[in-house]
Amino acid sequence: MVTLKEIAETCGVSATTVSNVINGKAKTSEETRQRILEVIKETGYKPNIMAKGLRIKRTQTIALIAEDIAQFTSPPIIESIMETCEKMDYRVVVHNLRLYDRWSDTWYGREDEYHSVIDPVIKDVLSAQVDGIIYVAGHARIIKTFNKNFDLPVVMCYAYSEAENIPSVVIDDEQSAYELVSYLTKMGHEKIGFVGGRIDNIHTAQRLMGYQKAIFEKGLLFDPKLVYYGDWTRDAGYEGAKRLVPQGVTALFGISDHMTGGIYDYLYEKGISIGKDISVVGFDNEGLSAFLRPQLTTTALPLREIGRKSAQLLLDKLENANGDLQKEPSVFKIPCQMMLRDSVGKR
Amino acid sequence: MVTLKEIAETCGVSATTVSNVINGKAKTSEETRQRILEVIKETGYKPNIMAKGLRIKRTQTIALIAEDIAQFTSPPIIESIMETCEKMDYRVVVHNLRLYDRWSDTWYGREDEYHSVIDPVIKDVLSAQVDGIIYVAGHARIIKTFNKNFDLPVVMCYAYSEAENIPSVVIDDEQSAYELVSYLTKMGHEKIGFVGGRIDNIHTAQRLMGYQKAIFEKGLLFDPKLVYYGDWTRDAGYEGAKRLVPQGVTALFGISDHMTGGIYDYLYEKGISIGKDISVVGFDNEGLSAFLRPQLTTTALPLREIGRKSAQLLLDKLENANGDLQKEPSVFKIPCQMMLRDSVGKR
DNA sequence: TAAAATTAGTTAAACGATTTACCATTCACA
DNA sequence: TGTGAATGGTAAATCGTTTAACTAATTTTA
Repeated sequence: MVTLKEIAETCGVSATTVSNVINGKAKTSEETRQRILEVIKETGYKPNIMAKGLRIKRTQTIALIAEDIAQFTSPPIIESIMETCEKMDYRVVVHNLRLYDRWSDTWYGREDEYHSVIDPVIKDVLSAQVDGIIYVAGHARIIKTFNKNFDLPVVMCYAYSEAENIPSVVIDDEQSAYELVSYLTKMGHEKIGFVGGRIDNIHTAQRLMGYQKAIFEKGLLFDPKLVYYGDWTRDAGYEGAKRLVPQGVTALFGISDHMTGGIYDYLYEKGISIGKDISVVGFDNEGLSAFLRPQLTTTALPLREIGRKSAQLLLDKLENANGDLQKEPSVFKIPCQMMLRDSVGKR
Repeated sequence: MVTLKEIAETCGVSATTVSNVINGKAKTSEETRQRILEVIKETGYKPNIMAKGLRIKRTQTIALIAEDIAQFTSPPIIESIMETCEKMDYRVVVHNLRLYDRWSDTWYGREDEYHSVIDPVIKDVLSAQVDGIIYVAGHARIIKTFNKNFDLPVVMCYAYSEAENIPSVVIDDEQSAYELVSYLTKMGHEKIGFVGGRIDNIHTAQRLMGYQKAIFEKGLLFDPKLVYYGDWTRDAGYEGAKRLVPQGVTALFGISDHMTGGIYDYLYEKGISIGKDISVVGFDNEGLSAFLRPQLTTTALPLREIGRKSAQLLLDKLENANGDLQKEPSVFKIPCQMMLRDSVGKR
């Protein structure tokens, strides 16, 4: 491994000058600058991150704490965070909480037990000497843990933070649901069922807001009887369809593709033609939803964008430690992308 | 952050002594040892990994290169690797290749393009100054990339290596298939269909060996017509059942739960009772297979064990650099765990 | 009892970067 | 022509550990 000193020697300059060229700190004549740059390229020199870290008291490492890396939302988020960080020469160490069971939408343990899981992890992360933390949640909700007394920069990804100094990056649930339901009303649907998650779930609440906004905008009345609250499972989707279809809806909005699979199950069972007799839209554009026939009109979660934005926020904070970033909004809502396919027909 | 020097000062000894106590290098009187240990505990002192790394020329970091972290096999493997490494105070940086599409069992690009993806990643990994590499494949097969000219310790996880100096940790396909099929023959089945992946796939080949071994051991004849080669998809499972069931098999061995889902689809369609008319076994114990009814008898991939073993091999190599580990076998086969459920009946 | 060996430490030099303080030149301007 | 500023550098200290080389005191051995 070639060192800074060696670069300096072959260039006939001091180590300081080489360091200055690399970091653009002080003025250097263009001639020596080019010479040094060339030798660096030739030798493939990379600064020793340990030496650099020791001196500047930063590790160039960020911790990524994920509630469950196995969840379908996590890999794209994690990937894009890693890509963004690597581009800026930061490394990412991942910690997996394994807190969440995606098959049943349940948390291992209660809220107080949640802290007994996460606190040691945070202690570990801190003692591991990282420059910042990105917390990747399994679902949007409010996370309270990080307003404790420590001063590392934190970014919440796919979740809201209670603390004002912690920015969060989330999807724009309301706007996305609004677009989806507006599309249905534009296609002539006036009685649209809403198959949601639990009533206290933030996604459910915000998507319902978007649903209502689209309904009102069309001059229709909001009928609470057309809203079903389930638990994100496929069975709940089935149950939702079973409740709402007999009420004469002409379209159903399943707020996750997974639940919408259950809606499909019910409609198949009853011999109701999807996209013809009843229109269906989903949410997530989950990989599995590719298996549904007719192909599901849904909206794609901007997972990679969420990851990238989160990483950028954190890196910005770390690089320019100047305080004028405080004025930025602390919640960033990233829009989803509607995917028009075959499950919606004209009324 | 408290430093070693400060610990030394409050204990009235030199920094060397404290360092020796921490690393157990030289003899220290029990009295001072205890005093130092106590102060360390009180202050919550942790060595600065940058300073340590700079001095001992190791980063206490290993790189984990995964072909696809979104694949169902990856998260448990990655988790257990991280847990094992963190216990030994190593950090793990993950690199995702996104090379493999799990829905279609296809690789992005051809073999030569594979190298164009992985070579820059390896260059990156190396320049990032890690102590070792664990390569986590998406499927067992022979990986040729790592016998190039670099001297970092490497462990292959869930894949075989061509190079002798690179140990690999894989599942024991043959033994596991043997156990599964032996169970079927013990239940009285004599005409057992084999629904496999592609003929050149290592998993398929080895599981077929286990199948044959169980058949021979029972004194039965191996009938090549009872073997179907597909491509790991659910559709291929369906197709396999469609081909083999008319030949009068009384049991089917689907070599992945995903494919076995297709077998279920066919049997449902034909009104054949699973576990009564025809017995079925799968392979993987994939999460999704929990949805199958009747519940599928299958064998669980020892993913966490694979991960742990891989990490341990690498850490052993890093910690005791003495050469007598060379004599160990270079391929470690981890047994699977059979899960007896309801899809197999007596003949 | 003198020499050798053991015990329990110490001092100072690394490791490879960054940064502070300093030093020649050269240039501009009055 | 002398002064001040700008230009293009350098030397040495520093970050927090580990480690090689050394030492003083005590114990063992012949």
